[in-house]
Amino acid sequence: MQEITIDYALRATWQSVARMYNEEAKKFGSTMAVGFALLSIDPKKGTPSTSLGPKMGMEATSLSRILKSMEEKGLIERRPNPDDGRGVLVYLTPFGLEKRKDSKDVVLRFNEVVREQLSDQQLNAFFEVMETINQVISEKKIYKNESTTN
Amino acid sequence: MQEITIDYALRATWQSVARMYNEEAKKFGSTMAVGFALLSIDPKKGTPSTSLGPKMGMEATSLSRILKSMEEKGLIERRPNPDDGRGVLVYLTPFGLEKRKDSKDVVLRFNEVVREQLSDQQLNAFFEVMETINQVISEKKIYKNESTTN
DNA sequence: AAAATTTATTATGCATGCATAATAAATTTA
DNA sequence: TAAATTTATTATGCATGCATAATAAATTTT
Repeated sequence: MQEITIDYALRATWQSVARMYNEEAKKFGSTMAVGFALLSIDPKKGTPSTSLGPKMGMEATSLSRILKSMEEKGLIERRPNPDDGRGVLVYLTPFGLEKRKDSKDVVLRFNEVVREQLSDQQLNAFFEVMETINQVISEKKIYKNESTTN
Repeated sequence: MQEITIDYALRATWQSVARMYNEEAKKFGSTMAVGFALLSIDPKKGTPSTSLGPKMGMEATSLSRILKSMEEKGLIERRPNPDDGRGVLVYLTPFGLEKRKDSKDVVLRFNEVVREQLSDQQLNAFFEVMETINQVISEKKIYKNESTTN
C-alpha cells in the first residue's frame, strides 16, 4: 500500500476533474452531472432515456432524479415514447440547448488542453488501461464468489 | 463529442470501480469510502486527520462526516492532538483494524488483477496521464478567468 | 392466449463529496 | 503583544449515484 495504486490514482484524478467541472458549471448555473446529461441528449431529436445511462457511464436508475430536476428547471421535456409504452423520449428545450453549449465548451476545452500535453502513445495506453479495468470488472475476474458462469 | 473523451473514460471507469468496491465492501458490512479511510489510517499510531484527505484524494472538509460515522460504528477513535489544539488524531479500534484487513484484501486483489493484464509501458503511461490531468487542473491551464497568478 | 419473465421508469433511503459558514487554536504581522 | 491571517475541524444543505422496491408495458414461454 506504499506506492500509488491504480484505484487511488483513478479516484483522486477523477475527483479532481469533477471538482473542476462542478466549479466551471456553477459559473453558468449548472452542475457537472446536469452538463453530462445535456451533452448526452441529442439536440435534434428525442433521446430514449434508456440510452443516457450508458452514455454517461452510470446506472440507468441513477438518472430518474436528475432528469426530473432538469425538467423542473426547464432544461428538458420528457414525452412518452410512441414506440414503447414504458419508455420516455427526452427533448432539449431552447434553454437546455443553450446550457448544453456552455457544458460542451468546458468539456471540449478540458480534453483539448489535456491532449496537448500527451503523446499518442500515452493517450492510447490510457484508453487501453480504462478498457482493461472495465473488462476486469465486468468479467468478474476478481471476486468469483458468486458464480463462474456470470 | 463523437469519440470517447478522456473525461468520459475516466468517469465511467471510476464509477465502475466504485460500484464494484461498494459491492465488495457490503459483503463485510462496509462501504468503499469507509474502506479507503481505514486504509489511510496508520494501524500503529495516531493519524492526523489532516493527512487523510490527501491520502484519499478528497477535500479535507469531506472527511468530517465520515469520520464521525466511523467513530459511531466503533471503527475509530478521535483524540485531541497534544501537539496542536485544533487537530485530531485518528486511531483504529480492534474492530477497525479487522475491517481494514478486509478492505485491504479487496484493494490489493483489484490492483493485482489489473496489473497482470497490463504491460509496464501501459501502466507507466496511465500514471503519467493521471499526473498530467492533475497538473492541468491544479495549474488552472484551462480556465484562466480568475487570475494567472494563482 | 395466459403466465412468467424481462425491460423501462420512478420513488426512496443511504452514503458521499463538496462548498460554505462557524469556531477555535496557531502563526504571522504590525 | 495586539491584530490580522491562516489552519484544522465540524455542521449544514445541496446534488449525486446506487441499490432496492414498485409499477407498468413488452416479450417470451407454455
